[in-house]
Amino acid sequence: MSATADDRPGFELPLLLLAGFRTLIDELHAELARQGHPHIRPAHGFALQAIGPHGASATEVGRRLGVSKQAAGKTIDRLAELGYAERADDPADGRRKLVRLTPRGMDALGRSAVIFDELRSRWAATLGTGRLADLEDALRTVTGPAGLRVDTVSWFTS
Amino acid sequence: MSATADDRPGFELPLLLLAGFRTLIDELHAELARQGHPHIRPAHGFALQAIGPHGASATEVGRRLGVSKQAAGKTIDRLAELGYAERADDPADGRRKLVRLTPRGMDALGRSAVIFDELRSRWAATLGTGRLADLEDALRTVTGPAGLRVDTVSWFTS
DNA sequence: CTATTTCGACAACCACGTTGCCGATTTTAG
DNA sequence: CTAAAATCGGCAACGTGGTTGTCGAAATAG
Repeated sequence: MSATADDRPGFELPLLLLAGFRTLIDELHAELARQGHPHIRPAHGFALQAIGPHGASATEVGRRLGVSKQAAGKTIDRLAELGYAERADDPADGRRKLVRLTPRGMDALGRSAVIFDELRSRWAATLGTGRLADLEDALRTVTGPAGLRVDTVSWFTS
Repeated sequence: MSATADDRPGFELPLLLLAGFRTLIDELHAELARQGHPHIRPAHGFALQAIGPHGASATEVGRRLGVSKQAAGKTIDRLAELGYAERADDPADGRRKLVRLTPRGMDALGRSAVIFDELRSRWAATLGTGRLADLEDALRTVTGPAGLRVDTVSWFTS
């Protein structure tokens, strides 16, 4: 018996991880839609996170998301159209435009955090608290410090 | 202490799942590149899987990937350009064009399966065989039968 | 004061998704 | 057998989000 004496095919692992991610994100957005945010989409959530409660410059948002400043600018345009973000002149730097969340954007961000906690609790109830914690620990182990980065949104189409 | 007495914030869970997926897919494509397939990209791998060893019609590929037949047609165009797939007239149905993998496409598909097995073995060595199996079982539990679907590629930008 | 760097925007382009439409062909109904 | 309906694949137009290159304006280094 080798260390790999296991009949599970390797290709299932990525599919299960992706399905888990998708399940959470789908449920998040279904709940957000119920709570008054029907137009927000997964990529927008990551952008809201990148802007953060304190605001950021477009370049900074791009850096956090791992995309060019131009791409960040387009996403910010989109969020502004939807009423989640707004641009303001930076009084301290005439080149910068400070991107800030609107109250609606703050609301979406806060609700997302609450919903994610609820979803995790539901998983914990299904799997058992220790099992879920072990799943998280295991993923942290194999992904290393990259496990919590947010710049993973658009890498797929790289 | 409630059933959710756990200080881990819920938002980390999706990030860890995505990071795990990304880690595997990145390593797969790095290895594929080393083995003579430098131009293949994640979305192409899913499409190769959807075509399968026996070939399929463009409409069928679209159905398997959960996209329109036009989108499937474009992806097939791309795979044909790269030398991984080809179209042939279906002798039994004049409307259909049978999409088949070229030998190069078959090679990529076979190597992907081998590499995924190797990557899973590496995770098993790091985490322990039972722990990895439990991780997979846990994900199967929370995702249900959707856990192994392939139509999850482009849902993100939905 | 001048040179360099940085920021944000514009333009052009690519990848990949969508709908709507179409001709060709097969299938089904009468 | 023929006429109507359904299916297949491709074309066109468009949306979204990514890229690079360029540019003027503003901050910073010398």
